[in-house]
Amino acid sequence: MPNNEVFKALSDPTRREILRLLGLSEMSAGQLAEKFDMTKPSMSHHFAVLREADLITSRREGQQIIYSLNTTVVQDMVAWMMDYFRFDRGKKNKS
Amino acid sequence: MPNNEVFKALSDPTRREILRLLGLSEMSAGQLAEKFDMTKPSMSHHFAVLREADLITSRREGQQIIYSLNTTVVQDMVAWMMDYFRFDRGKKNKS
DNA sequence: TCGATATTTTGATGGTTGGCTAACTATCTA
DNA sequence: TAGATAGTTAGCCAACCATCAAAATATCGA
Repeated sequence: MPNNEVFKALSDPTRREILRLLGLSEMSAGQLAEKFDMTKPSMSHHFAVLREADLITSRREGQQIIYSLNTTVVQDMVAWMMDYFRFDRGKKNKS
Repeated sequence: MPNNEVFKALSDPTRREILRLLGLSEMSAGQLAEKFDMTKPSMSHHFAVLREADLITSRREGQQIIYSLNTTVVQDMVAWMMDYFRFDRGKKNKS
């Protein structure tokens, strides 16, 4: 079950957009920051929230930090939601 | 596209549990409130947030207010999320 | 109409969040 | 080693959020 931090992380539109962009391709912190009308420290804060929720991963590449979407966690979250709210997408015993 | 209120509504564990319970069966405000260690006014506030996000609907039945899950909205939200985060729905099995 | 029951609204309070600037850390290049 | 570049951390503040108690609203039954 996804922890509360995942939902908290998703509750901000900036962070959802970051995730969407990372779904297209991984990107450096700077490249991401360019796409938003927000200071780099503010963006960095959002990255931290997403990292804390394990929704993204990061690695250093020289001077840059490259962020990637943790597709497994997002996918599990969506799948879990479907169960939680009892969507019979195939039917599958929950009990 | 789900508006921000839907995600905000989902970001609280109490509200997610309310939605889950309403996925099992509709319930009165009082019945729902009994299931949580929280005052009725607090619960009422959560109902309002969920109603505002259109995640639940309500109707009066005598002295009681009956709440129901708006399955369409929740379902749309999950479907939209899968698109947004680029999940290939071709592969259905997660476990 | 009165009193009980069910629920919401109001108003206060303490905690959380999202944004900023300034300062700091890490890496590269010369 | 110094200077430039890429990001993060620290400190602050206004706005928002979850909760409660008290008061208000709505309905029912006598």
